[in-house]
Amino acid sequence: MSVDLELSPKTKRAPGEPCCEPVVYPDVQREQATRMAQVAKALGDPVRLQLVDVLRKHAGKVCVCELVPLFDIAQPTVSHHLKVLREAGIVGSERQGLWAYYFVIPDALNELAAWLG
Amino acid sequence: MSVDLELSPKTKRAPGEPCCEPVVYPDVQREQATRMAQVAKALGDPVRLQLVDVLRKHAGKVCVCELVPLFDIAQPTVSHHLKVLREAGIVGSERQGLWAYYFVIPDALNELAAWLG
DNA sequence: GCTCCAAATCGACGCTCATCAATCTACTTT
DNA sequence: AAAGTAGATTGATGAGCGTCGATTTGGAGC
Repeated sequence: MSVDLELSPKTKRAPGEPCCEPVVYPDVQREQATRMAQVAKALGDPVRLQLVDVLRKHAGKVCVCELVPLFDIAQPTVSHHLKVLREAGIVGSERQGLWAYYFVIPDALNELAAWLG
Repeated sequence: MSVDLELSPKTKRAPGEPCCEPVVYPDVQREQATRMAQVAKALGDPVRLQLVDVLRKHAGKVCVCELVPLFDIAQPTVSHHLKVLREAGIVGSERQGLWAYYFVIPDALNELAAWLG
């Protein structure tokens, strides 16, 4: 009986030993991954993605009253989606009298975009 | 009483009339938005994002047994996340004997990456 | 004052998600 | 054939999500 365990490419190894030596590790650490996943999650709904698309193409602020009729969903639902985007740091809002205006926050998508390559 | 409605920038308008003329429209249509949101949603979890990160950096196939010990979650959970990524078209898998190897599908993230700019 | 309006919030509904322990499947080794 | 192993599947649980109708909030106009 030899002492060297001879971790062969098949299954010969000490019991409880992992089947492979882990040789891969994520370059993106948990904290960064959590941050990017949060942004990705916020974009993970067709309505929110289209909302961001409209706001991005428009560079300036856009009134909510223009956003609501673009979708076949009720006004509170649009409000909810805008809140999700705001809490993810993707958009900002500003009130002027009765109206509320939304806009994309510059560079908010940069980290994710850079990672996607 | 004048007949012209005079849609002023404030609230003077005919009842039932929208507050603003909708002048913005999404460039990204619903179908494309749904497709991209599906990918974004799959990336909207820190574990899945790190899984993709590992697989992307590795260009080749990676054994599941190397992926499991990278996270503090049970093996069935890793399996579940890999399944989600596979169903989103982001990764592919291949079995060789006892082991399963996963790899990123080239160009799977291109559409979303291009949109993010 | 009161009324009207845009937008946000609330409360509830069904559905989906992340997670785990237990089990199952398919393969390898003895 | 029997035992062992990697990975997938199942079933359950608790949390979260998308949606809506109803209500509330805070201005604007009469």
